[in-house]
Amino acid sequence: MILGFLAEGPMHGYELRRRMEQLHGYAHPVSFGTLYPAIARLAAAGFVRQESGPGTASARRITLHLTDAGRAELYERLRTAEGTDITDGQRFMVLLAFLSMLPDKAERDAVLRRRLEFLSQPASFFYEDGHPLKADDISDPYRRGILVSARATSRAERDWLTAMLTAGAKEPS
Amino acid sequence: MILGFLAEGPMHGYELRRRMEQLHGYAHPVSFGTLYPAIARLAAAGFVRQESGPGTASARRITLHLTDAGRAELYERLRTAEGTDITDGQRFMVLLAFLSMLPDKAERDAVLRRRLEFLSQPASFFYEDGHPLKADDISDPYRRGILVSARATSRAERDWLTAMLTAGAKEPS
DNA sequence: ACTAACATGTAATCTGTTACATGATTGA
DNA sequence: TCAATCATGTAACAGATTACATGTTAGT
Repeated sequence: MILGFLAEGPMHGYELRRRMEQLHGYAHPVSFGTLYPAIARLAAAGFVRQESGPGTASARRITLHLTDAGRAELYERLRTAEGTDITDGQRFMVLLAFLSMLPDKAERDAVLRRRLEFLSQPASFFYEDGHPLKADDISDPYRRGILVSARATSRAERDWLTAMLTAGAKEPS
Repeated sequence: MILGFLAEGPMHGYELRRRMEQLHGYAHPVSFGTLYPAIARLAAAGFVRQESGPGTASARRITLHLTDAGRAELYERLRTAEGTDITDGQRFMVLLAFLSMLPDKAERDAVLRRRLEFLSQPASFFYEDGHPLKADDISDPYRRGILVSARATSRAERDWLTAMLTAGAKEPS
């Protein structure tokens, strides 16, 4: 997320944090104790450059810039996304938010296809004797709610993914 | 999740792990390095009792039991759920999976209402100049997809929550 | 004057991830 | 006999959470 937002332009850590929380729908807070060490790690790796603004030692203002290496790293992470980056809805959503930055359409489509493939394999959340329970078999109303919501979610996303993959089939880049 | 599954009956850590991964829809792995320390913490707190099965020192078999204190703790966590437990979809789903165990219907309904309240406040994921962007205003097709999917998800869950809260209005317990 | 928002960090603690390590049981 | 699954853990490292700590700027 840090690399992605900085690819849109330089900004302060404080602004970065606001955007991160917005992208989560304010469902998850981003603390400074998480953010600043993360920025420091990216800076140490050479992906982010920290430019000191008009600041005193006590009240410093630092503008974060994405380096060329940082942009390359962003592309690489988008391209090679796998595992929980594909299967976990939250993580995939973060990926999607920056996927348009990946220049190669074939690579972007490949990411969408991996997600669609995962969503297409029939998944349940509750099992009995090894086989999945249908919504009708579940007596617990709350658990039935989980299945109902998950189905609607999966359906909506699969429809969108399918539309994306077919609609842009003939367009270049 | 550990307290919840053990409330259904005693089981091995290995079996616990399988159910945890199922509940995540296999979207997120649960490693033993996470699981066993977590069990050990719960055991140290007196919420879980570990009963040694027919095991040698090398190949031990341990059955996990929920203690009375553990059950009380489970109820308490369900009852007092707030913050990310309500706002984060993943966490709330885990809560829902065990919510029927909470004896008091009024308390169960209160949890549902907190979720409904969060989902009802208009949320976007992208902002410009401080105000939320509508789906039509977003040119990036991937980000538009995020909004479209999120809307369908929110709609489905809100419908279900509303139905749950009105349907059971007259029934006791 | 005061409050809220802007702005950046550190320290202690807790939790999660990954790799390592061992051994039993069941079915092909 | 060989592989997969069952079964339980530890150690090193990375990352997240919470509380602490400081100071500025803009609006009421």
